[in-house]
Amino acid sequence: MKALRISELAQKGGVGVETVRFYQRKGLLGHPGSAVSGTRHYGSEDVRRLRFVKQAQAAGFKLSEIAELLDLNRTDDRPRAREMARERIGQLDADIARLSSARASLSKLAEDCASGCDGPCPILAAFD
Amino acid sequence: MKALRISELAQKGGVGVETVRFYQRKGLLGHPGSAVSGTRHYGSEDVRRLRFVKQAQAAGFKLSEIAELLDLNRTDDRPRAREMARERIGQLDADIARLSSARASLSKLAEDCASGCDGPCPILAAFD
DNA sequence: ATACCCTGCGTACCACGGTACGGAGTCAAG
DNA sequence: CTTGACTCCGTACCGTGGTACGCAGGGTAT
Repeated sequence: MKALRISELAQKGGVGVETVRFYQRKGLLGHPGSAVSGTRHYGSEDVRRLRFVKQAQAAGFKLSEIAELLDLNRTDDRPRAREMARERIGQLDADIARLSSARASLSKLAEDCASGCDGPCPILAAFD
Repeated sequence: MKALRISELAQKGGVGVETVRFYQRKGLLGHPGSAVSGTRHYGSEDVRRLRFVKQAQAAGFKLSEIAELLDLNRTDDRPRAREMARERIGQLDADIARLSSARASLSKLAEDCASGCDGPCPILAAFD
């Protein structure tokens, strides 16, 4: 396990040095035991953890949920993992529905505004 | 134009008193001219403005953008309103695509996890 | 050895949309 | 006249995901 410095770990994870430290503060990455010298070492385990965080983040989990997922990863609690996935999917569906609705109404307003040239602007009138 | 107190205005707009004051600070609602007494009065114009904010917010605009929309409402600048609507639709499309992608991958993982009962949990393994 | 970079650490700050609190003034009812 | 509800105003704080900065020490190249 070759020793990495924080900047190398950050680079391998595609994040900044400050972000690694931020994750450490949030308990997502765990502070490595203090080495005798000021500089601490990170290994492939830390790189895996960091990539796990980025992957889970891409799936829409927030950092506090990712902390729980990391814990499940230790205990291999599949039922809980499925439950969290279901919850997250439900939230994603709700978010998508909300945005789609906003998009549809806004799209219609923009269309009306472009076609009709009389009266007040439909976009502004819709909110008024 | 019957005079309203801040709590009545807030109630008509479906927000809290603190939120009205927050919008005033953000320039979305404009402080009414100081009355002689400490208590200030609000009218139907303020109610319209507050409702405009909530409507525009539902369409996915952020407060800073709504401030601009309110300004367009004064000047009736339709081209700019259409431009903002287009920009907002583009952003909504990007957001919807991102969430849909997250939903699809997570949905597949949950399915795999429910069907296959051997090996490590696919949900957790996907991030690992 | 001296300059320069990187390290850990703590703290403050950013956007975003609010929420909460404390002090002082005002107003109407009892 | 006192009580209680309401108002104004400023300021600080919440969660979310970071970013930035300054300090003191250690590592490395010239």
